[in-house]
Amino acid sequence: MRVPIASLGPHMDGQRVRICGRVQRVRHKRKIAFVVVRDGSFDDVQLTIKDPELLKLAEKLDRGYVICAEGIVKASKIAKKGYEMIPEKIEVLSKSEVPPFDPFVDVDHTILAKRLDRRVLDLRNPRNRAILVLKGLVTRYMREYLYSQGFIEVHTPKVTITATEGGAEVFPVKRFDREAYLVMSPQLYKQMVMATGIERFLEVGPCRRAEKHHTKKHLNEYFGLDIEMAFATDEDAMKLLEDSIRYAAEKIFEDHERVWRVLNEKFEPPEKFDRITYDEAREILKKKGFEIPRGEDFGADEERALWNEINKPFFITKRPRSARPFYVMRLDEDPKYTKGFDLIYRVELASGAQREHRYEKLVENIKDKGLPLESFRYYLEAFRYGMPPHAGRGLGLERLMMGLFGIDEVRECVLFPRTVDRLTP
RNA sequence: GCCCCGGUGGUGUAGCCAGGUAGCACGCGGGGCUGUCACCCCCGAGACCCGGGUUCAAAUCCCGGCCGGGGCGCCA
Repeated sequence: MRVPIASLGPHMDGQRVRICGRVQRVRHKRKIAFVVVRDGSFDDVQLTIKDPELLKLAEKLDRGYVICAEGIVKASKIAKKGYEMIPEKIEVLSKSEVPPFDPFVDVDHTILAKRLDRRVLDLRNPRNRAILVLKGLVTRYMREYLYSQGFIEVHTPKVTITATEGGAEVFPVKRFDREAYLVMSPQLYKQMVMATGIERFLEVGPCRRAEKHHTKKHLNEYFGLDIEMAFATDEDAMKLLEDSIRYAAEKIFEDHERVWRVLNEKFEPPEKFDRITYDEAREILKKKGFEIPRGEDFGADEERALWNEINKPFFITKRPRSARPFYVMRLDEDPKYTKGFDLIYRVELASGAQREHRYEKLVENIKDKGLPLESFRYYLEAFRYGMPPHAGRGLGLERLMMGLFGIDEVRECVLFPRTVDRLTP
């Protein structure tokens, strides 16, 4: 039976095993050959071949070949890892052409665009694959935490007729004979769910934005981990966000060391998040030479400056009205400010709010923003028959990866990224 | 949407400013090698994005196109 390569070790000296994986490197001499095989367990093993028959076969092996090998594990002082495998049988399951670059050697000095053109090869590099594996694990543990808090999972539609929520542009699509749009976020549907009697739910799904960004932190298609909960405030949403992220980080830290070490040896779960208000953030920035007029949002330089100053994840609360969408609740005592917040963790990776659940105020807000009431008709109707107060947040999974593991390129956090000019692979 | 920068074998680059034989490393093909581990050694093939202009001569200077990279705005 096949065993993971990561399970091998000197302690298995003398045992017979079968491994399957991909040839990472072949080194042969006339009478001895070394074949390094790697599998999905984030480890490799050296097959040492002296048998004349296998030697003949080994000469035909090349990088990329998919093989299985059966043989004896042998503790060895000469082998770098302290053990190696002496195969008795090697089967070739699939051959490989010469790849355009070697994912084990060239990836570090091949520009990202070329790596993304051959993404499957690129992902053979353990570090690059580890990002995706960890992204899956982060998603799993975030869900796990939310489930433990009584959340269920729902799925909102990804095509709609609402051209904008304000903010980003959307992609038009042809829907039979009608014009429709890919949804930029589940926001409107999330709030409508709050009128159904479902009180706490999450959704993991794609968000599409038609913005021609050229930055290290923007995608035209990203995955959002959204939640919405009834009878809750912005404070509740922030606490849940912090608790779920820290839970996921701690689980990964404890249970998946082999994977995170491949990506970032210095990975540590974050300490407790800070909280500052928008106005406090402006004060900090002022001391660092950035004058931000009240009501204006922070730019990239300001965000970086705040991160460098605080140097751990922090919420910015009480965002000004002008920089928030219509569905965010204003403070009754000072309508210039809202119950909206952002989470900064190296980059801005989540934003949320207590929402406006009062029909009249919501209508007023939409008008204030200059948006067409008509295209929100279906949304607004949900607020006319009893809507509990509610709060929620959207979180960019790719950006969470950037924050947690110190990745500075968002495209590395997606299987097949969709950016301005990239529709393939 | 605005602003910068770039395009040399399969990959990464040198050469460009100051025009004159396109160099290097890895990879690839052939050969050698009993302990390698980005193995090593010998031999070989392989490239100036496209079009126009200037010039005795263009990878190099100029113009246009195409393609790519980066920063900002906005956001997650």
